[in-house]
Amino acid sequence: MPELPEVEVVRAGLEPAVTGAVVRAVTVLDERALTRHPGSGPHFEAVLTGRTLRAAARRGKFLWLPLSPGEHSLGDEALVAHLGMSGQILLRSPGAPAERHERVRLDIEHPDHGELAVVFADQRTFGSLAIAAMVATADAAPGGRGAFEPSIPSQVAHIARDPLDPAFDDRRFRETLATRRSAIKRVLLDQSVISGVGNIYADESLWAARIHPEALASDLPTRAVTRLLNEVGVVLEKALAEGGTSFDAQYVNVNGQAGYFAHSLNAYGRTGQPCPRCGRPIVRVSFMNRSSHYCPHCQRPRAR
DNA sequence: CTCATGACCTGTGCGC
DNA sequence: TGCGCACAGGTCATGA
Repeated sequence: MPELPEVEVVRAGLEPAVTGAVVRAVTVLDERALTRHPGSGPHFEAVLTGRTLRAAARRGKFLWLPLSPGEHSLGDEALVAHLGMSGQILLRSPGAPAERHERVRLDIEHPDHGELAVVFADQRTFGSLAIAAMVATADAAPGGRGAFEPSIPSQVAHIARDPLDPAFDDRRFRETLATRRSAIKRVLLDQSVISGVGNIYADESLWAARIHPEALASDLPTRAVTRLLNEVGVVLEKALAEGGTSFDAQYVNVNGQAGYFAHSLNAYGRTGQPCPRCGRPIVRVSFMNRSSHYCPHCQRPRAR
């Protein structure tokens, strides 16, 4: 479940279940789930076993669980997770049968809730788990939602803060846009500029702000940028409140349940259907090896 | 540095 | 019924 709202649903579901829990056992069923881990499957299992999970944090689409110190760790470390295109993190009963695309399982024990299985399942294997060192944040603010310390996993350090983060720097975002001579949608998808926005919410935010996805970022008037940043926040918050977007059973919370935001989409996936604002058909075009959906009437190339 | 493209995977649905 | 193709929520490496 890939974009910010879906990942936040997972983080929030994980938080009460894993905070304070001890990792009793780790099983790596498919090492492709560890492509970002600097070590083998057995190494991952050995390093993680016995550690206590201290929180559930997120920045953009990256999740991490800060870890208690390990035997050989030099500084703070975290278990980092990215769901890629099709990853899921599920909470199951101990000994629950393997999920169809299960890649890694943690057996944990929580002081209040007892034993639980944390299952990482991922059809397309673009997602991954890893153990990474924590490094200081550049702005000394907490690393992200659910993080209490001003640190971030090294693998996530290059990711910008997301628009739901109180420490998101609006001014810097505006300044960056002004220098980018490339399509605004490409910039919205650049996780080093603004994180958490993927293909669905980029299309939805641009539709709401009435900006053409291929309008040049540097050409956008100040008021268009203001509108866009506001709409990104509104769209992400609304999607989060509705449990995220689920087109199929792939995108679910930690209990396997789907979100409802698919019913609230105005542009994404609505090719040929009437624009909810003007009634003319939404079009789909190929862009960056994926799809853009927009209303050619409401979203003109030269934004106002 | 910025920008654009393709690689990495599995699965589903469509037209022929 | 079967086959090939297009497409799917993301990130990263590698060129120009």
